[in-house]
Amino acid sequence: MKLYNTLTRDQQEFVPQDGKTVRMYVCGPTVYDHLHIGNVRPVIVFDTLRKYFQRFQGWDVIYVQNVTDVDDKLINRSIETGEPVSEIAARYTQSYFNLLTELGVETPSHSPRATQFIPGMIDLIKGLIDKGLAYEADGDIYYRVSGFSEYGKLSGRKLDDLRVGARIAASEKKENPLDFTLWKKSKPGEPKWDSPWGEGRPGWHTECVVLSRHYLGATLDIHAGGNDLIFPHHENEIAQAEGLTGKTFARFWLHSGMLMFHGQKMSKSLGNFAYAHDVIEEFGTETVRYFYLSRHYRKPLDYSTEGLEAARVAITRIQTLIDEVTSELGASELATGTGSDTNEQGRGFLASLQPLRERYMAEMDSDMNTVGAIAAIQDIVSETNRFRASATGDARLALQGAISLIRELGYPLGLFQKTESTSKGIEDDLIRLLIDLRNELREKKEFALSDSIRDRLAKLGITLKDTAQGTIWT
RNA sequence: GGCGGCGUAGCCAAGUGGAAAGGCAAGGGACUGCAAAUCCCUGAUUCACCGGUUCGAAUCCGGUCGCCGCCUCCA
Repeated sequence: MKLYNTLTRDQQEFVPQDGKTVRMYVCGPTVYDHLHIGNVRPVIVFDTLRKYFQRFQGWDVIYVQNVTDVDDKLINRSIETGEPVSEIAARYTQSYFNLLTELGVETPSHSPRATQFIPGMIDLIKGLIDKGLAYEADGDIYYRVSGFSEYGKLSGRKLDDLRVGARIAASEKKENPLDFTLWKKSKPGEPKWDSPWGEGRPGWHTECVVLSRHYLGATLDIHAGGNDLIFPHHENEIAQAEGLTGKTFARFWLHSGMLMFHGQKMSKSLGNFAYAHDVIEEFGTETVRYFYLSRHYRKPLDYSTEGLEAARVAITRIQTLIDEVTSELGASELATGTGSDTNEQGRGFLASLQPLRERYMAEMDSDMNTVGAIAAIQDIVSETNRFRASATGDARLALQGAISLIRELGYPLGLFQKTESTSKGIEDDLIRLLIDLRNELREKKEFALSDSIRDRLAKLGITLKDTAQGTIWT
């Protein structure tokens, strides 16, 4: 499949370096607060990519996502509230894991905390000093940008340009204003660790280099995150990792676009944000995922409740098909059914869906075009509804196969995976009983009473629909 | 100032050299006791604007306008 690589600024054929296991690192959150809904975009987008790799490409994936539990934001919050950094971090780390579950995200293979890898970071810094790529100044350690000739290759920047437009506060300790902090001398009361340079804490994302190398080796297949991390964050990671090892740090750099709010990037500092858990509570996981995946992952996406409502409506059409077929054919068969018991007409219908499955894959293979992939699913839904409107007898068993296909294609997207039936044993039987009674009344044209049954069931959340195949309920 | 991106029907949104996907909304029709669901039909001579290249451009090149991101923590 092809993926757009920020490093080369074009789409390239992607295959894992060993041909079967994708080594993938996605930048995780700093746990000083709950995630806002914009933070969630890369989480969903790259979870989808991972699942597509696993389910449709046949590759294993080692998926690593860090948790940054020591940095300025945490320390500032600690100073504001008086609560220890470790307690704040623990609370929001839990919040983050809860969010992953709510979003239907597959658990990362590893979720290392930065503070678990301080010795490794110290080793990294030592190595950089030995290579002449870092220097000490009054207890701080800085990376010497001028020592890495390829600095700027990811973000397309040149050192000279950066120098001219630099808004970076000049520090008298730095040789060059662009040099960035690898190790920071701790002030009283701040979290600190012993090091050869005195007590301090890690600086500019030495953690990502150390953590990724620990779990994935020197060369990652994919390093991913939001596109606001391209510079300086990811540029600085390359400088550290490649400066030290001389090996390619990541073969593919993938970046998701920003979530916008009324034309501006959603961010905590602007205050134009909504907490992810609140949005999920209001709209549900599938709607949120559909909302994101109905726009190409690299483009900016406007957040709006109207957009989320539209996503909800779009999903409803597909979910209605699934629910109605489930009700007609029975939930138990549907969970595992492939429609193999159908007749020739039904088999012909299922065969006619295969080109759409191929189209779905072609779209996903093209830089994960989930928008086109969803269009393919919508076409399957249309075809299935058309078939459903005319087919009779055993041909209808093929509907099971169509639903299975929709579920299969929905898997990477995190859509249509609910398997639990709306029915529950005796409850199902009682509803069937009411339906039978109501249909007897309808035959006698006692519509006032039959409509009353339908209305009263509706108030209980049970919808009755009279079809050519009989009454179904959802 | 440097680097990068966006502008496609009423709305959302794919497509990036060879007949403008998909969804929503709107109108008409079918089915139905009613309802719900579904099906059929109706949409851009046109892709911000102006030039150019080409047999052919929404797609390539040049320019203009508007909007946004990064260059400071940031998904």
